[in-house]
Amino acid sequence: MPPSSTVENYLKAIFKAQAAQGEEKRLVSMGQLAASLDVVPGTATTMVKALAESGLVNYEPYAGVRLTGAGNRLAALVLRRHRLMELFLVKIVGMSWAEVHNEAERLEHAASDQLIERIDVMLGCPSTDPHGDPIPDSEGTVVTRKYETLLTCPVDTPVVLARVTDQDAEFLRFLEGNDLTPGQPIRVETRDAAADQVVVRGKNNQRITIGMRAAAKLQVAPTDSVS
Amino acid sequence: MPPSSTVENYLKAIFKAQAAQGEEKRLVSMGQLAASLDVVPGTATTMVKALAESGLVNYEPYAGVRLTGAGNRLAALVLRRHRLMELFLVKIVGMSWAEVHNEAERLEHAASDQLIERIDVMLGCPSTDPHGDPIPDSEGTVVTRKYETLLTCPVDTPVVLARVTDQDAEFLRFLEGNDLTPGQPIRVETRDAAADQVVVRGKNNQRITIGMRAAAKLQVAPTDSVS
DNA sequence: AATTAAATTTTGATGATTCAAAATATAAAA
DNA sequence: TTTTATATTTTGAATCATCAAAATTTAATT
Repeated sequence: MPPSSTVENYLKAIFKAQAAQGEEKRLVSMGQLAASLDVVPGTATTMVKALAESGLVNYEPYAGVRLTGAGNRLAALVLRRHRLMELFLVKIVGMSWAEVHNEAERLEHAASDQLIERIDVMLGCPSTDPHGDPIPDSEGTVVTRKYETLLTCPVDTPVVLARVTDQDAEFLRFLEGNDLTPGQPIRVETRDAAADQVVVRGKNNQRITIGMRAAAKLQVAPTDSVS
Repeated sequence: MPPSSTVENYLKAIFKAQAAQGEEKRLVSMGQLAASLDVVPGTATTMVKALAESGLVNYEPYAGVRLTGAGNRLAALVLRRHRLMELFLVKIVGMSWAEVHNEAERLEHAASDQLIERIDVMLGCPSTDPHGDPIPDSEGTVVTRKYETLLTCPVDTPVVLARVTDQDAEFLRFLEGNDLTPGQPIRVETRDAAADQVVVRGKNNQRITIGMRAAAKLQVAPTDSVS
């Protein structure tokens, strides 16, 4: 039988946590996993042991979990469904950038593979979703590009906003209101760690000031790297 | 908290059974309900008692169930989601008439009300789905018109195919292949109970012969009743 | 009315997912 | 290296939806 939504969500969470902490070797802790899924730690332990039984993860008690090949593939396919669905909701259904995450969070478990492939074709087999997150292919392969953030990129150099790593609706609405959406050419004007300020020049050379925590969530690419 | 998919499915099944057996007074039996949901009778009994606790149905032991006002409303809203989703999948996503039922069967539980309302507007607030089933409004009100079937309608009189009361993919593919889809003008040429045959003249005056069981699933309206 | 047949309800159990709180292990600090 | 703090695992229990099979009720037949 197909994996339950719960299993899909665990795999997705582990996948994202692994991707976030970069280092492929490091394990995802139970605390982290439990927090991201909003369950108590004991629950995560129980589920992870079951996932290990199914061969989807490697579990090292007191250390953490890591996806196996099979688990990785499955997780990527869930992300594929999620991200294609998000783009579909924005492009075809006309929903706002800010709303689609939660909607896709549920639809990703209900949509059939046929529907997803149809949507993929309808959208022209896109490589990223509305937030700039890469869309895995139907084999479960993801090409994740490494970007600088507004915190690390060179100052006073034109770049292109490539990815936003926070799906909070309010945050996204704020960004949208300031035309800080993937694809937009921008540049960092100044950066002041003491004042917790990053000043960005956006569309129409407009000046937008954001905090460093927010700045770290905005990933950018060199201007020429985006065709 | 919102009703679970299971609860939604029970309500939907009761609603459909009530609608099918016309007589508003009659109750839906446990056997019938269990069969339509593909569970053993005992399971249906258990669930129905829970639904009664929630005030969604009236349950009379050994007799059957009937939806309460609240249950009826909820069931209609589930059908609304289902039918709008089906039409959306056909019209916007380009899926085949025959495939959409199963897809909608899952998506109906995952789609938010906002998404459904958006789809409704996008489709121009349609009153029927691809199979001719009426779409309840957002208040949970359904206007169900009574139609003749190919078994009961006058012979040699032009009518319009209005509704198909069977969602089986194979059956629908057969109908589609013969242009027997809602909206098509047709007429019954002959009817032979002994031979289990109903001969229909369809598109381009083409002659199609179907059995009486199938004929009973095709509902028709007088030619002038469809604007 | 007595018996048989058919449907319904009960009972006892199971799997999946979860929590609270107690027990234990690991890591950090003194 | 003890002690302390933090994270993880266990244990016991709850909920939801389900099944199998036994017990019961209603309906149908003789």
